[in-house]
Amino acid sequence: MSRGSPCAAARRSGAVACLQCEVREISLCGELPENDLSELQSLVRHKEMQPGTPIFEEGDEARYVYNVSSGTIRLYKLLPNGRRQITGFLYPGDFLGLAARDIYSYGAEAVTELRLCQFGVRELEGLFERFPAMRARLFAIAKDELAAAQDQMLLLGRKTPIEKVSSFLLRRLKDARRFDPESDRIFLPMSRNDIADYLGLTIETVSRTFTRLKNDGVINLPDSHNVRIPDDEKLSELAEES
Amino acid sequence: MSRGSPCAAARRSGAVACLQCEVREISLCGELPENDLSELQSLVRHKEMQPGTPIFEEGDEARYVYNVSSGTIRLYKLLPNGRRQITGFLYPGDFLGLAARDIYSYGAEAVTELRLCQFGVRELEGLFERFPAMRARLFAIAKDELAAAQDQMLLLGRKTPIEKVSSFLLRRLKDARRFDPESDRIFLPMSRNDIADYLGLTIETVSRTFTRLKNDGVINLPDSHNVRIPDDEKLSELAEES
DNA sequence: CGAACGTTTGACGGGAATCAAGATAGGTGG
DNA sequence: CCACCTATCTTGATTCCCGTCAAACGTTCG
Repeated sequence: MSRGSPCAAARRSGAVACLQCEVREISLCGELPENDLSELQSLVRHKEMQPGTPIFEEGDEARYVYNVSSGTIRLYKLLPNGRRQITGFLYPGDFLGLAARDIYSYGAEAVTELRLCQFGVRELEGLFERFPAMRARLFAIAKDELAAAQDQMLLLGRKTPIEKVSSFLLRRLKDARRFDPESDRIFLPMSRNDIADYLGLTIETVSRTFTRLKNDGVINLPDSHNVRIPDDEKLSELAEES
Repeated sequence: MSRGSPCAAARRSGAVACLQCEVREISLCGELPENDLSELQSLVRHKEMQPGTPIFEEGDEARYVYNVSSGTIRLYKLLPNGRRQITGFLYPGDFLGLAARDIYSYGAEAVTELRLCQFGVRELEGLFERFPAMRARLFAIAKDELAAAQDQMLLLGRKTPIEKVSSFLLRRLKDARRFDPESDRIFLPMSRNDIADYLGLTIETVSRTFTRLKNDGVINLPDSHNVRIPDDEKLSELAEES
């Protein structure tokens, strides 16, 4: 491995300086004062990867945490016979790497082309000592994830296929509207298989449910990864959201 | 309300001093040095309640956190039409009350007679400032809960009824063995209905599955709340645990 | 053009939910 | 102490939805 200047290394990997980072404000890094961003910069390592690439696997020692710069990640758990449950999808700005007892309890893979910021947990701990607000933010992230996990348990245990798919689309729509409040379109970077493993269904049931929503006029499907939602009220009813 | 001395108040409510607390070591309070237990003592408020009593409801402002002294709690979420998903059971020593955005995202009820220690979140925050180890411990608890939630998602989305019930019994057996490593008996304080809502099944399917496990010799059922497990190997296979 | 992959659609069957009826246990009052 | 009532659990019968198996369709890429 050649060792150039950090700056050159960053340029080589297509890295963006933290100050210019598009997702900084919505990520953990947004908690750090701009003046101290250089501290982050010296800790971060930029990663780029292709669809399907594993980031880490269940059981791995949890040495790093990550922030998603661009692209989509799936988190998953496996049963011995190969059945898979996707426990979550991550999008730009999302944090990755919380682990109990320093062992990842889930695997993580790139769904799309992906850009990540990698931090060593030890080094980050040093930063937390000096900037307690970052630790507080991470704790808040953990609590948000826990609430999301509980929502997903409700979905998996007690919702029908229609309700599951509607809930999934509605969540994606709400995410899209954080950036564009007028948006009625969502892009689904993941396959039907991924959606099925996320919702506790089979790929066929997912496909049929999309078709049914389309035929009922609740959604448009320009193609299998793009959805237009003309009437989010109707979708909300179908999702059984309170 | 008459205001006696704190000591008298504690005696009236059957409270135990923190120093004598049986579950202190395995709970968040175990992180505080014995010498400083008086700090806790001045913050804590003891609660006792009967089966079925609500502790708080989804949507309530999260002003308090709790530790379970004795008894069992169910955490749950509801759908508008009344369907219920139990997201977890809590036992002595367990912590209760993590909340995103200071709103409980789930309800909590007593399953059995219950004794709780209640802490105001504001006051506890003050304690955390002086004893950072407690905050770290709470973060560790949050990460454990998140890992448990992911396990439960795998169970709800991808396991069969036999696997679900076996996994549930196996977990309870492992819990029992933390206190008595030789134990082959578990006590289930909750109803079949609670188990069904925890595992994403109907009460009838839970009952049939218990019966089937009994007929197959995997468990004994002295009565519906007591289970003996002669062969935990077999149960482990059925649970599809790795 | 054809191979490979992902998605959709169709036919079918199994298994859990639903509907319904008993069995068991716990509690109350006569 | 027992009859009665209620709640919980178990068991049985039936239904129907989703999973399974299979094939067709469409898109991408070599």
